[in-house]
Amino acid sequence: MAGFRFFDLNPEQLRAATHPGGPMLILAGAGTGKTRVITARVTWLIANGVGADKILAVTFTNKAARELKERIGGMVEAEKAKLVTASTFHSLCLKILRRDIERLGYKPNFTIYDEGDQTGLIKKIINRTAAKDESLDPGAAKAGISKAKNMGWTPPEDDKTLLGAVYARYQRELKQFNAIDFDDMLTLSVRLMADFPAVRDYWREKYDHLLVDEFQDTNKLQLDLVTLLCREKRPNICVVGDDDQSIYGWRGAEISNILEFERHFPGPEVFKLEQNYRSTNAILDAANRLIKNNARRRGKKLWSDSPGGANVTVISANDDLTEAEFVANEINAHKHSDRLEWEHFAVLYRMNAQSRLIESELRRMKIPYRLVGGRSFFDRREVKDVISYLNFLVNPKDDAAMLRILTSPPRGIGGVTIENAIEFSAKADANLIDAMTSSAFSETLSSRARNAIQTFADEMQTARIRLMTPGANASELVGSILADCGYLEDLKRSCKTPEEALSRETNVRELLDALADYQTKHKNWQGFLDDIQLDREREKDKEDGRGVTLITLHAAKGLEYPHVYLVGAEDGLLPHERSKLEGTVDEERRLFYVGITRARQTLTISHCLYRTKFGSKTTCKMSGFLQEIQGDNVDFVSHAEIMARPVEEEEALDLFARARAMLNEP
DNA sequence: AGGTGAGCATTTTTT
DNA sequence: ATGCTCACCT
Repeated sequence: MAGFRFFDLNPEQLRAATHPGGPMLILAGAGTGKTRVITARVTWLIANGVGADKILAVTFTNKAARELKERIGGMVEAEKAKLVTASTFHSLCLKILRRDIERLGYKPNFTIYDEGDQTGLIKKIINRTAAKDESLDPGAAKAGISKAKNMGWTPPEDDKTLLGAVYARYQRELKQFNAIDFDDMLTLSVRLMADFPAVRDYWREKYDHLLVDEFQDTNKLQLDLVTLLCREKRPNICVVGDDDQSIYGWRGAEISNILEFERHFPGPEVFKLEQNYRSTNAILDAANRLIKNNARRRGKKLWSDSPGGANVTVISANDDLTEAEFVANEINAHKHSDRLEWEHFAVLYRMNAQSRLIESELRRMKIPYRLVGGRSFFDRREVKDVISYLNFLVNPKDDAAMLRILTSPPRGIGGVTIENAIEFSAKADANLIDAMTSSAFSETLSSRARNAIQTFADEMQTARIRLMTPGANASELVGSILADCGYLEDLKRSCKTPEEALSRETNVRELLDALADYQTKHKNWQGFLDDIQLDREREKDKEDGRGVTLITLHAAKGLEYPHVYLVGAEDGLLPHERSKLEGTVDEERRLFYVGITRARQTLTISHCLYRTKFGSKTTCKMSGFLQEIQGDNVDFVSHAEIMARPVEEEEALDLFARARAMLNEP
């Protein structure tokens, strides 16, 4: 047990970390040292003779997987630590699929459709499938299909409903394009393991101990997958999670997976981590009072050794602008009076739209901030274009990618031609590129269109051959392809300002650099596309950027900040109007709970009397949740009262800072 | 083939 | 308010 200090753990943590095996459930409240226990458990297992390569830890995010690996690396010898598998559900599935997907009739060079590709495909299918008097919202269809997949429903044979018909056709076309969507990663992995004992046994025998993090967020398929990975009657499965932090029900997460864990894995040992190492008791009290209003929960009460700390403050501001001003002022004053760093502050909100006003106030006061969750880079048109070029070159069946690049740059192939080609390909049951270049289709075209198509097809085929040559420098090659086909020129031309052109060019450059980087590290480049779809590449540059954090409540889960401002605690926003309609107010309460428990030292919650929604001013009621957190260590004050507070020493500094900030204004 | 303007909807988003 | 889609125009 060299190098492992058990005295870091409290008794319950220690009990969990050193439990010999069998099913176990670790209920880990917010800030109770969950990762530490997982790390300790892995270390303990290895110290007690379990092969490091026999341990599989599954997480939801790449960040969590990376952190886990790092922390295990800090506890175990390097060679052993490397052998532990810590991976996300989706990257595990990708490994399963890349190995055996041919058994399901896909080729192993399949591409992964992102949300945009999915919506695009669904839209086209609806257009082609719906009768004149029918209509279906593509977003709703996508959600419906996703739900169906996650419930384990296969497309219906008889196309009774439009949605059913669209689902069936969507799935058929995906396969034809040799593409899978995010849900397929799970459905297909589960199907592979369920239908092919050889595949199942391969993965079963690979691991002796399974750890699943954030178990409250698993959906049906993820539970199925985990179950399939278990071989014994009393499997060594250790799940960690917190039912009170289940906030992804709308995405298919089944809170029952954790609430009814005993049903899925009988006779587990249950551990409850309730000692919190993060927040003051004032904050924990508020959180406990709130969450006990939820009926369906396993029941937990967070407590802390540390002193009570400052009271939680609830502010009522007149309107959303005042609220933003208040938060910016308060952060500024607090930072200067207590000599804090901007990084110590975070502003949490329900909807991304709420960040706007806060941002502009922070900008006005010259306070640096970082906005979390903006998926800007990979959503840029030019970045998607280049990725589509890569995807199409790797997988010529990828119709979505082809459609994207077919018109950028313009190649003299018009909308009518493309529509006809799509129709033709559907009838001929062939891929778009094959359909378009087939002689049967060519005959219907003008010679100009025919030549344009042929040129495109030849160009791409040449590029493909060059790219697939072993040892090819992918980044350089793609760069020259983009230049040769006129893409770069067209990109520049389509920009309104020189700055825009420069920024788009830089983005392309950055992507190509990332590709080159990947190739040097991995000696191949095909995996680059997987990484991009799995977000791994995206996250790399997320860490940088200093300043006050602006983040949604959802995205804030798992993070912590010394000083938290939770804005917009109003009825209709938190709980969100839609959740009241859908009867998921409990989940909103958990969301609020997650927000509260992010704070280490101070928590300030605000709500407005008026808020501008969709362009017009509306009256706002305070969130019902605010009544629930009431107690001696929660102060309710109006914004006006704060402004009229007697000037004490601390406040004097506040005023000074405020005055200085005002002088800084332009 | 691409640009423009009216009309429309508007949560959260680990992969 | 704002961004996005679709239809219509040049």
